[in-house]
Amino acid sequence: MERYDFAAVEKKWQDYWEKHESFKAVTGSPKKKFYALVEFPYPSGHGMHVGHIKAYSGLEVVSRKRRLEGYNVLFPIGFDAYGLPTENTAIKDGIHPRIVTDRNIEKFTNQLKKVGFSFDWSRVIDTTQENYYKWTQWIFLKLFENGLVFRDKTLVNYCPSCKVVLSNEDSQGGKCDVCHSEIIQKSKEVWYLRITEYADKLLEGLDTVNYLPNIRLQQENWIGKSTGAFVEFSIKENGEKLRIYTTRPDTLYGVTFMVIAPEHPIIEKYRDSIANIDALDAYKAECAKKSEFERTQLVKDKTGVKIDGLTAINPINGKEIPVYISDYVMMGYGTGAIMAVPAHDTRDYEFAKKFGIDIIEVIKGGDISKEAYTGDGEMVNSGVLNGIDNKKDAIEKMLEILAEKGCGEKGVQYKMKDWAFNRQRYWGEPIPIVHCPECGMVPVPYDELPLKLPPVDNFEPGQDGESPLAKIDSFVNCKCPKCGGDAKRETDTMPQWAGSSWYFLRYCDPNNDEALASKEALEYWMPVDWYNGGMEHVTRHMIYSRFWHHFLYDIGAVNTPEPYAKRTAQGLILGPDGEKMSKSKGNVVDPNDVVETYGADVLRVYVLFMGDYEQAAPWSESSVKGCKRFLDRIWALQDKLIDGDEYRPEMTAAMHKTIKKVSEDIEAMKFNTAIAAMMTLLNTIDGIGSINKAEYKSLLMLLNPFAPHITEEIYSNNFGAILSEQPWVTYDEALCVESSVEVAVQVNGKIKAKIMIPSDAEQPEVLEIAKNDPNIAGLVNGKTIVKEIYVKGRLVNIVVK
RNA sequence: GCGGGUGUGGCGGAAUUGGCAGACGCGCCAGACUUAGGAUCUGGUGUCCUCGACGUGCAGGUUCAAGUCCUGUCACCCGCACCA
Repeated sequence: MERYDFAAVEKKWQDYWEKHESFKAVTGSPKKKFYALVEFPYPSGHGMHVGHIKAYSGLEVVSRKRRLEGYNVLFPIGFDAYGLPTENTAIKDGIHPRIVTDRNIEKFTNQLKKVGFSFDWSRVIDTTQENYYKWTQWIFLKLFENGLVFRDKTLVNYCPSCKVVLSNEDSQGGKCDVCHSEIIQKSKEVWYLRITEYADKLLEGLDTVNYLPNIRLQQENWIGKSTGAFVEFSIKENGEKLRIYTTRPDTLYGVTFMVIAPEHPIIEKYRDSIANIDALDAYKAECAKKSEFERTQLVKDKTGVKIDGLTAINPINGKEIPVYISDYVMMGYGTGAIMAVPAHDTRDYEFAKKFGIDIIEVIKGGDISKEAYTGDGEMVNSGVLNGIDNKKDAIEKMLEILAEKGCGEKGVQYKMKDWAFNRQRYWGEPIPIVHCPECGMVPVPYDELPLKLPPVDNFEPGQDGESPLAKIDSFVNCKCPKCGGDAKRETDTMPQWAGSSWYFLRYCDPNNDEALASKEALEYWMPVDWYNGGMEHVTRHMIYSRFWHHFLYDIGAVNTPEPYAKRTAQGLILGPDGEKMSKSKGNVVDPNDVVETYGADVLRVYVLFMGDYEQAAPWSESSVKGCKRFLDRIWALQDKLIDGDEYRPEMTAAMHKTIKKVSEDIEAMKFNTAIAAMMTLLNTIDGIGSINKAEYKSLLMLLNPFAPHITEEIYSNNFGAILSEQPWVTYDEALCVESSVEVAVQVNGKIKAKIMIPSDAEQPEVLEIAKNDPNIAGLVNGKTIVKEIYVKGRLVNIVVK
């Protein structure tokens, strides 16, 4: 047999698939549908990363297997092409982002095709195309219409380097998601989507889907629902009500002070009656200088200032208590004010110690002279609550009392905040809103969509965080759609997550001009059966897109509340040095190089064989060669091919076992062990020295989803048919067992011998054989046998005294 | 600090969920074929060693039997982070 010419063969089959549209999904087919989704790439100028290959290879294998099993598979790909890196390249090189994007998409397309992914290329989408973002804008208008869009001037996350406002999700860790600069807080009026309105639905929806447990948990934590109570404290000096949120209303008798955020409006309202207003202003100014990051990260000591002129009254016992400002209370969570219970809250305890405030124990069980006690226990010093010995009952009782007094009620809070939904940049979807001096914010009429991004020469953002679009008079100046008067267009664009929040719907019907997708297509394909992607998207894209989908469900635009029935995540590929791949470390592996040196099949097999799919693993060039060797040996089997349309007796169990193992492992995403099983089978075959037709056909079928080119080539060369048109191989559970098996024989738990027994032998027979073994007889004879254990097909243990 | 995860040969990783630890691959060693090998093939390869002892981060425990279960502890990774 000649050496395997992977370059020629891979090209040949890629052309074949393209010509025959082998992977085209047919909407409405009577076959059972399977919708496999991978996260579409952002087409950066660097081209594909081996991480993309791993991310797509998982469901690629599943999709190919499903097609062989007779499913109608939708496995689409597209490009999430709006975003800052492209715009930054455009600015730097003086090329229009449209051209940069098209160039990058072409590059990605070529690379993806060279790897032989079985995407349905007839459904490719590009979020920056007018016929796509028309519908992104349409969804925005629907959100607007339904009161889920608002503008607000508050402190926002701002990246001074990118000159944009970022959402909470894009500012995780206090760093800009795009350029990793330190985020600062800035007061600015921006657009928000009321995602918090959907917090409960997003939380409850998790019960109806099958996400990996850690994915689910991260979403739950991000949404961060807490239940507690709102309580109103009166201010002695002016009768004002100071509203707080607490999860521990049961500890109300233990309140010895209150803390409000430095920005709390009550200070402004009563600044004239506060004696030490200068000190408060100074403290506030100091806090404003710190970034959110410093304010939370670098906590060494509690700081704060007592407000001289505001005294609160505890509604439960009428006690007068001091009010402080401190930066450990945030304006952005709850009401920006807390009741402090130093005996039972660690932060309040630290603060009280530092400022010499009373600490009153209301729950027994700890030693409050040493530290705050946050556990459960019997209530003390708490009036009518005394004697109640658990938190739940105490909270309930307290809520009753508060309700009677009319100064408190049950409440719910979320960590998740509303979605800051705009960027002061050019390369994004224009927000289809007109500002009219008469009518206020007026949506662009649906029949005027898409609101096109105007051509410009200068994409630089303005100095004070103004969008480049603001400089284009012909875009900005318009007529109000409502009253016809002079008006101005909104000039901010949508954030990069907009387009990806609904792209999986568009794949169902990518060219529809009447709707984001036809009802029939959505009915047929949705929900996505299996979605795989990166962990980094769990608290961004996955939250956003679920929110949009729930909303679209509520307005009847889609047929299920949840978009994704199942979600998994792949682990990173690290550099050969075990570090995260990055250009600055110079440890980046280019998939192109691997394809050119070893072939696409080798790359595909390697990224799945390198380790547990869900775990990070370092790249190893020599292990890549091992995969090359494996495929070359599969090729070389053609020299050992003999006749035979059924598995030979000595191969039967091995074949059935391998088919079972590979079939099951693919479903469980245990691709590494699936490949190992095929390697083991290959070793068995090489040991025998020959393979018959039936065996070869099955082995090629098992390997086909992983290495489609080489398997197709061997199959068509030897069997004159197209492998991917054959049905997936099946196995018979009963034939998976060998006729005889080796079991270990232990005496007192130590292995002393190994014996061959018929695999269906029962315990007495096996023990008989074991005791007659020369190595065992000597150890057992003349001793008292205390216990005899036989684990079927595994081992025998004889306990003697 | 809270939440989650991981810890197994020289390396990546397996282990039917309590049943022969180290599958499979890499690397390494030896041999074969070669002018040559960073190609291919064959054999070997956890550690210490003479027999048989020790081995899954560490220390205990349960069990006929523990990588797997329990208690404690250490290290590293990821996520959130003064969330009231």
